[in-house]
Amino acid sequence: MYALVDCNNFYASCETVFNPGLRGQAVVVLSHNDGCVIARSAQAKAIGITMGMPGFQLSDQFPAIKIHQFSSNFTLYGSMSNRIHNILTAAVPAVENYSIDEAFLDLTGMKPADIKDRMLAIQSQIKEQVGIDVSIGVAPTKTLAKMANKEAKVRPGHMALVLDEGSILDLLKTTPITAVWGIGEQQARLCRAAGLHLAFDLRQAPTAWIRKNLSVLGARLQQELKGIACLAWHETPAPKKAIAIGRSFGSPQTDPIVLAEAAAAYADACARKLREQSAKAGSMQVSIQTNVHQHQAKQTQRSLLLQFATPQQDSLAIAAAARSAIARLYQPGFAYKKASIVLLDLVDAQTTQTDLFSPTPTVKRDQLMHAMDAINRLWGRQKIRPAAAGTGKAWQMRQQKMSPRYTTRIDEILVVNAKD
DNA sequence: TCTGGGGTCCTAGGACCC
DNA sequence: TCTGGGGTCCTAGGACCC
Repeated sequence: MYALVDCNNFYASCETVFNPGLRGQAVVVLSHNDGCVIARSAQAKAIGITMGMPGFQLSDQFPAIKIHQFSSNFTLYGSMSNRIHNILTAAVPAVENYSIDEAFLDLTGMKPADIKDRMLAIQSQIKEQVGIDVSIGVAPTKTLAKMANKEAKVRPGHMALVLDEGSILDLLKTTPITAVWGIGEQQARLCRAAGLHLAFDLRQAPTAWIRKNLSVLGARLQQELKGIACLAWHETPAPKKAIAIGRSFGSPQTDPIVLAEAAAAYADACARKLREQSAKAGSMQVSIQTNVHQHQAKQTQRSLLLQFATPQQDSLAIAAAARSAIARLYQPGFAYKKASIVLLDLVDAQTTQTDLFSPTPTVKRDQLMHAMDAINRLWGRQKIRPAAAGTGKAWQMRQQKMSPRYTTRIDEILVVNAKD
């Protein structure tokens, strides 16, 4: 059996933990740049705020209701996620962190009769020690556990156990095809056109049809719905195959120097992530684009793929390459809204080949990066960074509603005033 | 005025090899 | 009428997930 543990309204709940006055209120968390809604409290959902709704529309659409808005505070959410993960790893033998707010538990060896109590214990321990409500779905495969979890969210105790064939069929017959994990909008449309409307229909569909129309992924999914586990267990996360940073600017930019600085800053941040997982990148893709929502304005989207002579992890070299790419991509006459950097062809830093013809010894550079990372770890990100990233703020994100990093910065810790 | 970001996997088609 | 078989690697594009 597998359990899927999922935090309810995770980002909104994290904000509420440190601000109990928000309980029962409409709370939303906005995307980077305070753009659109990416998390909602139960009350926010109830009044009709949808995922992806632009933040600036909230006050127009709900004039009568106080909506508490927060910029996304990933430092806080990541730290809360770690706390929950620690509780889970202590509670069961095997945990797979699926996302920041979800984890699979492998319940192999646990007696079916014990499952309910063990899951209840996990729920209450997380509530007590971290302050977050979680929903738990248990079933014989990951896909079914995921669907059971969805069911759990709408039940009073936030728990759904789907342990035998009868309850599997009940679940499948009440789950619409769109709610099946792995079936997105496109494939749901295909399925409906073929007369498949429920998860149950997908389970019963001819395998040849599935294989032809939904590829091997669909075939695997069908097995999972039959209770035959075929998804791999990923206890330790696989090393990343790509590292990307793409951000919208706080305001549109026309100056190539500003674009180059943004690209250099993103490149530096990507390189930092690269060194964290001790990898090097063989190539880099740089792209810039205008605002896709401005239909009247002139649009452009261009990108460039650069191959490094040898795999790189050096912030300065990668930032310099990003700048040169911008110089080639930039066209005057456009208002640019976004730049992205993607590092590709990642290899392990220990085993990379050095370039026989490269005149530059890299040892000093490695030491420099090491020192830079150490200083930034101690004194906060961005304390030392490539000058190529500039000092201007023109392109930086709007994040005007950020809560404190309560759990990771001692100077931002929650202050409680007690009266007797 | 203001509309997110970061990933993975699969397929089809072309080029190439023996 | 008939025109081999088996494979790898790369790229672009699509679909999906959170």
